[in-house]
Amino acid sequence: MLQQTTVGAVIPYYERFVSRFPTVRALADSPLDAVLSAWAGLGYYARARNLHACARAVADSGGFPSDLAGLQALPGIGAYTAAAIGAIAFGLPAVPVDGNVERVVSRVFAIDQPMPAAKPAIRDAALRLGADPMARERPSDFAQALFDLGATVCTPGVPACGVCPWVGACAARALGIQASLPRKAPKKVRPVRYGVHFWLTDDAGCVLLRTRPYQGLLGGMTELPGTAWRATPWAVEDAMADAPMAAAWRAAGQVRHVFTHFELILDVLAAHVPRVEGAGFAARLDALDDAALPSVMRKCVRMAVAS
DNA sequence: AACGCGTGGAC
DNA sequence: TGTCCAAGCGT
Repeated sequence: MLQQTTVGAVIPYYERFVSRFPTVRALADSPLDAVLSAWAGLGYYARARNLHACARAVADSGGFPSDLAGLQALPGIGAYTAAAIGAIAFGLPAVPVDGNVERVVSRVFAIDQPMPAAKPAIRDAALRLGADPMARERPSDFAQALFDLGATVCTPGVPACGVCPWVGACAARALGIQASLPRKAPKKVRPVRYGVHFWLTDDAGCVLLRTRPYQGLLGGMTELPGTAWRATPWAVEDAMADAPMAAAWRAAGQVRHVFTHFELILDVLAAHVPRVEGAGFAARLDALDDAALPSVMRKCVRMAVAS
């Protein structure tokens, strides 16, 4: 859960998740849809799909691998997570290099190549630090100390060098370039895409939903039926070709949502019919809290209900 | 190697 | 409002 996600965002999800799936076996025996429901709102849903596959692999093989290569071969576990598990769970002399560690190490050693080209040099330098006898004796504490140094002292922007225990050893500080490291490539422009989604309710207290393909963006998650997301806005009459039913559609409002690599502007159209029909499935309105609706779709629901 | 992949908080 | 970015991974 912590891959690219803040501790504050993760904690409530973590508590609910381990309560609902208390063991690897429980997670492995649960349907993927239940896992995606528990993950809904946290983002990067491939993590949930990978974690589920990982639990099944671990359960099938009778336990966790006990070495880094075995860990990294599991779905969703890369070099960082394998090292973190190795150091923290198994006490192996591994150095997990996350964004915090990259920042600390690039500064201490004044590695001023731009990211991501600097990654190999940073990793090598981190491994040198990890070769210190004290680090090798306490791999978990060493990893946690690097995380916390990066999170609270050696921060992005202007770091708190005045209270840093490594200020005397920091090459970037000596050069006065600490605030500019690690160097990053310029950002790319974020394109805008447009779509139309349909909120269709009926007399039985249901709404029509559908499941997205299990690969790609929001893979396996639930959504309101809608058009494709494209670079040009939709004329209402064109979007109607994708409406689930002929009905008295009304404009419920507009939703804006920013993804990592594009911005999305959605028009929400709403209608009420005696009984919903169309591709997808009817879900009870009073059960939407438990649905696998990603945040962008919850915004659409909120807009439709409020209109 | 570069890109696709979510979300919400901090500033 | 916009911008940055967080305990990365898979392709």
